Amino acid sequence: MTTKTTHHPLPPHYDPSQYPAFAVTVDVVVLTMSDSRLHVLLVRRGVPPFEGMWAIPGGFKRPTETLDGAAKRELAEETGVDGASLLTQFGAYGDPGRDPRMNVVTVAYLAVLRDVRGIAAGTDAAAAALIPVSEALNGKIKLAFDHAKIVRDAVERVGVDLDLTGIATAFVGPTFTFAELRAVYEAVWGVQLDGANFRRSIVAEDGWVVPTGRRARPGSAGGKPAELYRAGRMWKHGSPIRRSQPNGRRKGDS
Amino acid sequence: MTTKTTHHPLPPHYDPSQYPAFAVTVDVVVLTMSDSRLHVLLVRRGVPPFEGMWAIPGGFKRPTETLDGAAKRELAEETGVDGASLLTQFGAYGDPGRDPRMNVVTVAYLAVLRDVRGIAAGTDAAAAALIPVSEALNGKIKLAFDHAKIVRDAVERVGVDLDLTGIATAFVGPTFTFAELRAVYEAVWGVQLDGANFRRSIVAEDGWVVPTGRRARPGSAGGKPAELYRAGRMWKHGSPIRRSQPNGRRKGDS
DNA sequence: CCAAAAGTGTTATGTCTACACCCATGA
DNA sequence: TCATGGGTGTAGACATAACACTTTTGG
Repeated sequence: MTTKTTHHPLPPHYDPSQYPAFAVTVDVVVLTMSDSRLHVLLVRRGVPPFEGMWAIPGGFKRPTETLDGAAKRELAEETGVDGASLLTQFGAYGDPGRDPRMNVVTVAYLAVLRDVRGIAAGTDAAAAALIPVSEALNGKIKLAFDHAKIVRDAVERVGVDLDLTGIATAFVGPTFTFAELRAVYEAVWGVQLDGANFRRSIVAEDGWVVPTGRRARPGSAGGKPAELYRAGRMWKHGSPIRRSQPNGRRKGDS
Repeated sequence: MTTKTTHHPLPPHYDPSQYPAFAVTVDVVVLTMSDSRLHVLLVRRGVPPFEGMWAIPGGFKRPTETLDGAAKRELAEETGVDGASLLTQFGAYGDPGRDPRMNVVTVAYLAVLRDVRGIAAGTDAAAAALIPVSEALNGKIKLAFDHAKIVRDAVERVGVDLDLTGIATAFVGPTFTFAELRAVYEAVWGVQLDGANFRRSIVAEDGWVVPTGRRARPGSAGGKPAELYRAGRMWKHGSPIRRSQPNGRRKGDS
């Protein structure tokens, strides 16, 4: 290192124009459950660079708004959903060359929605689609910029938050069965969970889910109708669910 | 919402200059244990705005470097320490007006070092100091910009990471006693931990600490000499320490 | 010898896992 | 009535919290 740093306390004769200018964007990874699989909302690019490839929705931060505000605005504009309470900032990305045209630093947000099919179609049907996360991450569907990494990080974050926060209920709509809730954990963690123990671990979390008294209609295959619950007050940090999985067994193992 | 969003796929006739320009900085919250208390490295500002107030070290990101690289460079320049593996990005801050002079978005990093007194003095003795985190957060020492919030978020993040990662060993130097390690948890979490149970919970984490065979010299008050350990391979996600605290008792309670 | 700090043993209590078994439904 | 999924019971394995007790030092 040769140059002495300029501390944040800036030098007296400061001129903004002599410091490097960046564009700042917010990108929102919208995750949802569809068909018992985790999906991400993507838009198809119509212009270079990365023309024809899929990308996560996002846009420029305005100087007059906060980062959270920009993410909330973008989410509302893209999906019509006011999901402010579900927006979580999880990373910033600024590698040189990540946008070939200019210096862009993007701040990435995670939004969890319950099945969003209709909403996505509403904005720009041809350009927006729900893609299974597995296809976006295994390279089957190529993402523009560094968006594959951003999606990967978002999914990892959800996995942690399932354990630490009440984010799971954001996937499942106003009322839900334990089977639906369990499907979220199983899809994100890639494990099978024992239904009996899962139920108990959730019920034990005081005030997290509240029984409605109603029951869901069984599927065409029959079965006992499941009790319907709604989300209680979400917990904050410090009251984690304890994960309960059969010993190291993963979904798909024999 | 009236304006239709500009998707990240930019419009065809794109001109960078028509999008808002920001300065991008990285700020590094350097935490360390000193005198059994958690301390943060701060620098005193010599120029307006916030002249005379304390701030966390940081500087401008260069267009040719990554965010992680910028943080690593700043840390090296400020403290002389190459602590790349200990740098964790934990948040981005971009509220309008957070810097009164211009639009600045900062990406905040956490660095954990073992006692850094000499190092901090080495760079710019008069301007750098280790301040107890409690004083920086209770308003006794006022921080410039939104740095109080940034420090608060950093400390919260450390608390989570203590549980989830091997970050604790970063506080304590190449060899350490269980008492030293326990002091880290107690300081960050603000609790008292039972020494016997703490020892067992750490030893149970396979391969985390490795006995050196040597023993530390007792303090002037005597006592059995403590065994010295060194850090094993740090664990990754998924092998958390279970917290072990006496029932809800907090440090300072009678 | 006494106080202090480290480290080990022990026990009651709590939690987790696996799985048996009962319940309510569609076909 | 059978197959299917929902929900409860329970026993053994395991983890945790509290604290008594032993070890090894300084003074």
